[in-house]
Amino acid sequence: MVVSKRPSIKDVAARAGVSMATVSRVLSGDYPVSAQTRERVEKAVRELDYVVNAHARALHGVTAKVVALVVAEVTTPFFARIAAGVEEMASQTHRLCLICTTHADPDRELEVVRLMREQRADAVILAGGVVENDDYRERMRQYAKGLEDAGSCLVLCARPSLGPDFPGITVDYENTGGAHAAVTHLLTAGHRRILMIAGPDRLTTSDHRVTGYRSALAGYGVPFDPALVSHGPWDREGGYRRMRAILDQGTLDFTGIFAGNDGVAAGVLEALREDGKRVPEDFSLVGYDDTPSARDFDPPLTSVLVPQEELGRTAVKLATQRSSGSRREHVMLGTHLVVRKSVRPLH
Amino acid sequence: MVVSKRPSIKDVAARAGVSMATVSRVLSGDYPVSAQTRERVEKAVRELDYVVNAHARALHGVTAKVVALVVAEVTTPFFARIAAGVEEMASQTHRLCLICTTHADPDRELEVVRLMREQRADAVILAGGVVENDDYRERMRQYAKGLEDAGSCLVLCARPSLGPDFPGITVDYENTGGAHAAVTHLLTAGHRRILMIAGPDRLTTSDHRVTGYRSALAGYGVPFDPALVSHGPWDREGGYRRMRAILDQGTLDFTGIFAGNDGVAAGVLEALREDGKRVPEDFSLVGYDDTPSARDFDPPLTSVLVPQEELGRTAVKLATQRSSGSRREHVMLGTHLVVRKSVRPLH
DNA sequence: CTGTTAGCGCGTTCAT
DNA sequence: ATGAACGCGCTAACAG
Repeated sequence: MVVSKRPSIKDVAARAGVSMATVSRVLSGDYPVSAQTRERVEKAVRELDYVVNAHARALHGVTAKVVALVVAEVTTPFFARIAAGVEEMASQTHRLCLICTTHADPDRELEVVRLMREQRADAVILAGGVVENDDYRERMRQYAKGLEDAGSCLVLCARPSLGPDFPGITVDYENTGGAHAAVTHLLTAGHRRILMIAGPDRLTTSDHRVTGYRSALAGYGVPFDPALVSHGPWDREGGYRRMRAILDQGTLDFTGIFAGNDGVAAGVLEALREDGKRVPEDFSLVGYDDTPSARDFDPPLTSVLVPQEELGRTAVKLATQRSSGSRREHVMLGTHLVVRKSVRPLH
Repeated sequence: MVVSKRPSIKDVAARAGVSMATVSRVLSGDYPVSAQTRERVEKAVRELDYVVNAHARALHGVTAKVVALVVAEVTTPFFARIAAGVEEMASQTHRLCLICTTHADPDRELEVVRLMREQRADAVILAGGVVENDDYRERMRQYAKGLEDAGSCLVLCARPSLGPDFPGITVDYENTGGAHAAVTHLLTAGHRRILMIAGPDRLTTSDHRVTGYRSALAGYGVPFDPALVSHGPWDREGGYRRMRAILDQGTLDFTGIFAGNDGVAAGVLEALREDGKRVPEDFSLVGYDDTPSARDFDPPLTSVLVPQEELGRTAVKLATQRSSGSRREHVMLGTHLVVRKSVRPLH
């Protein structure tokens, strides 16, 4: 079998009857070449269907720009929309967008970051909540330093900053503030016993939402009751299971429910419906993330809007603007409550 | 300012007091090296925080494998889930996953495919429906041929095959069949006047669903009424607007509605609700795609499940299994109706 | 086991 | 305006 090797610049040169250098000049464009030879070269390129080798080219610093997004997984809307923002800004600035998943495995994360360094990515964006222990902080510091040394840049996206001296960029959002607003909305409506179906304990994203929940309570002088907060998986299934259990137990007293995110809210709603409970007549419910589907809920779900795409866009923008002095920024994006029909005043 | 250039293999060799070749050997692993030198080299690597240059390495065929997914956009769940499948299978087979968007612009598409050739991607996956004109067919043929010549591979995903002699792979799904099943479901429930809020005219994905609609009608001996089919943008907004217009007009007679996809169904539902019409009491509704949010609809939406992630996974799998003989396959994945609560028998 | 040599495909000097 | 030669960082072939 004939393995038709792909043509190199040498083949083009031979066919056009010129030197490799000339071909290179025609291809890069920014150099005077006689119309005559240019035409000959272009013809040869066409006939051979030649494309330059990005790798060979990269050896001379003429590298195709690349930004890499690293997330635990891409299926959930939250990450999908961050990815969309990253991709959008990347292609706008003529960069390739590489997407990798770690499945929350630190080993895979390490592996992926190394891979991105090998690829000479301009920026590596780590997105999503984390358990912020010492091990994590040290790992991030290493990544950031390694990337910075290599002229690249680590971006922490949708997760907390690691301090002003952290050698990387952080793009976070008003997570606590959003939760505060959501719970205050319930409080304003007269609710005092507010259940919170939160995410996993110690996960920053979830913890900050609990913090906002508590501060809102405090703002109204409502004592915090730990029994009202449930930690667990924050997907639809997790919401359903925990709401189911609480209803079955039947001992908890509450009128408002704050779901850790919209997925949880969907599960909560399903469990409620099973028991013939109605929202907002029997219980008021608020979600978080303002997933596009929130408005299709029954009833349309009041939720906290997180600017996921903007987070992604900003991450790329900050990382790639070449003011190397500002490669240690910390940006905080706003959130706000989108009021729909799932909360009603308690009489 | 001191630009700390990243260390090369030469620096490592110097620091470890060995030759570059030796460093290369301990790095690649699969070669006998004395424990002693190995240790020295590893120490130097650590101290310098050295990582190989993937581009230089690629010049020797030792390339990090890459698959590229090219879609119009990544925000819609449909594409996000295909992307998830592609990413999953890519990382499983130790490949990088590159995601690019074209915004349905042929020029950008051409540009992106060329870029992928430059990057020496193992496979380029073009996903999503298209307007299948001669221009399109010719373009695909060119892409496929170019990619095949370069040892790579073009995959058409979630769109029709271009014939048995097409030099690429196709991974499509039973689009027409799914529509047939959906409409048959309505027919079985006694509905005869079935409105179809379809997608854009001439777009394969939408057209095939209309084809299924017609064949189901034919199967029941119900004459096709063109007035019942509306073409337009197939997002929530498009669904809302067109349903709104039809209701305002008030001249059309129907009891069942087949939405081109779940986004359209959401819009249809909203317009219906505005007028106090209820589903399924007043109208029966079926969607398409079985977006995760379909079950959160009011009522939970009966919809056609499209195995988006499986489409993505299969595309990568077929493209990367090295049986170069089978690089012209055509695979068709199944769809099926997920029955929920949005259809009821017509008395 | 290890060092030396030769290229991979390309851009970039230097000449011409 | 064009060509020859060198080197980017690395691996592979060949010696030792």
